[in-house]
Amino acid sequence: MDADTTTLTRSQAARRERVIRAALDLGASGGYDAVQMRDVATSAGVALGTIYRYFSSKDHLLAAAMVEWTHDLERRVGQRPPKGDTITDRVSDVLRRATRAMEKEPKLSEAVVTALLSPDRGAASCQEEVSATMTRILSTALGDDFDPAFKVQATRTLGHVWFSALIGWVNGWSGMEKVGDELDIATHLVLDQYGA
Amino acid sequence: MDADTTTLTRSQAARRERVIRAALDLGASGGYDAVQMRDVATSAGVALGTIYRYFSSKDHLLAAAMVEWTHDLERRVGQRPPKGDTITDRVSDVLRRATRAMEKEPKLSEAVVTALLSPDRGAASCQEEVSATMTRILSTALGDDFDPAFKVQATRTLGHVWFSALIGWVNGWSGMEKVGDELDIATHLVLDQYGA
DNA sequence: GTCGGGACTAGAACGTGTTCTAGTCTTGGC
DNA sequence: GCCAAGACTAGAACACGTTCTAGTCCCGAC
Repeated sequence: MDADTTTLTRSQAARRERVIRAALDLGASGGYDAVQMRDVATSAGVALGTIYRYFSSKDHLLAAAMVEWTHDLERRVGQRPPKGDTITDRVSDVLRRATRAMEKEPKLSEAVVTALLSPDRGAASCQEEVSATMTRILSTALGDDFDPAFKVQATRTLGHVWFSALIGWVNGWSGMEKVGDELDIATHLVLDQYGA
Repeated sequence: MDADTTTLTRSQAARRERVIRAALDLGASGGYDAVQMRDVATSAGVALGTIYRYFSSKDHLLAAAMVEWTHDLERRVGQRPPKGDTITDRVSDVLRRATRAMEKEPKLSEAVVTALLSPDRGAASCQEEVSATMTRILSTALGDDFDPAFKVQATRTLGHVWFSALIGWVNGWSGMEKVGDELDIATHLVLDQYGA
C-alpha cells in the first residue's frame, strides 16, 4: 500500500494516523479542494514537511485514506455476510453497501476517488490495493459454486463496472440511482447465464 | 462538449484549433505535466488569458482534445466498418482499434485520459461526450440483430470496462496486453450467451 | 551519560495553474 | 467611415502543492 507501514515506531504510526484523520475531516466537509496540505498539517499538529515523509503527495495521502476505507468495508462485509437468496442478489447487496457508504459522505468520496485516479507513483500502489480488496469482496460474495476461471473473469468485469460507474457519480455526470442501475445491469448480464 | 463551439467566428475557431493542436503536440512529447499553459499559449501564438476564454481549465482543454480524438475514431470506424464474422469479433475489433490508437501515443494518452478524469465542470461535459461517442461506436458494432434493451445494457457495461481498463493502463498498473485481455473477457461474458 | 544520526519543526522559496489589470485591437451596426 | 462592445495582449499577481533550509529534539549505541 505504501512505504513500509510495518517499520514505524508507535509514535510514528500515531502521527500517520492523525494526518490521515485530519485529511478525512477536511475532505468530508469540503471535498478534494478543501484538503489543503497546510491545513492538514496544522490540524494534525504536524509540520508540513513531515506529511511528505509519510506520503509522497496529497493524492497519495488521500488514496491511502481510501485504502483504509475499503479495508473497513471488507471487515464489515466479513462480519455480516451479504444477504440474498441468489448469487446475483448477494453481489448486488455487496455493491450496494459499498456505494451507500460513499453516498453518505459525498464530499469525502469525491476527494478520495479523485486522488485515487491521479497518476502518481504513490497513489498507484493504493489503487492496486483498493482494486485487490474490492476483488476479494466480490469474490467472496460470489461464493465457491463457480468454475474458478469464470469467477476471476466475472469479478474483474464487475470491478471495472463498479469503478467506472463510481467515477461517473463522483464527477457528477450520473446520479447515484444510475450507478445502482448500471451495477445491477452488469451483474445480471454477467451472472444470469449461470442460472444464479 | 463545451461552450457553444457553434457561435465562434472563423478566426476564433482557428485560434481554438491552434490551442488544441499546441496542447496535443506538447502532450505527445511529454505527457500531462509537459502541457504547461504558458507553453501552450506561446506555442499557439496566443495570450495565456485567451486560452481561458475558450477552456475553463487545463483539464478542459485536454479533455476537449480527447473529444476530437474519439470523433476521429468514430469517423474512421464509420468509413471502414469493423471486421469479423461474429458479433463478438466485431466488438473486439472496434475496441482493439481504439486501444491501438492510444498505444501509439502513450504520453499523449496519459495526458488526455488524466484530464478526462478530472472533476472539473468544463471537463465533465467532455467526459459525457466521449462516453456518448464510445457508446455509439459500440452500438454500431453490435448491429441491429439484438433486443434494443439488451443492446443498451451491453454497450454500457462494455463502455465501463473499456474506460476502467484504460485508466488502469494510463496509471501504469496494467500493461496494454492486460487491457486487451480484460476487454475480450468482458466481451465474451456479456455477449456469448446471445450466441454471437 | 553522551554522542551521532535521523526525524521533526517553522518557515521561506519555488513552480505552475488560474485570475486580474490596463491597455490595444477588431468587428459589427449604423 | 465611425463608434461602442467586447475580444485580445503582455505581464503582474495569487493560490496551493511541493521542496528546501537551518535549526532543534529524540533515541539507540556505546
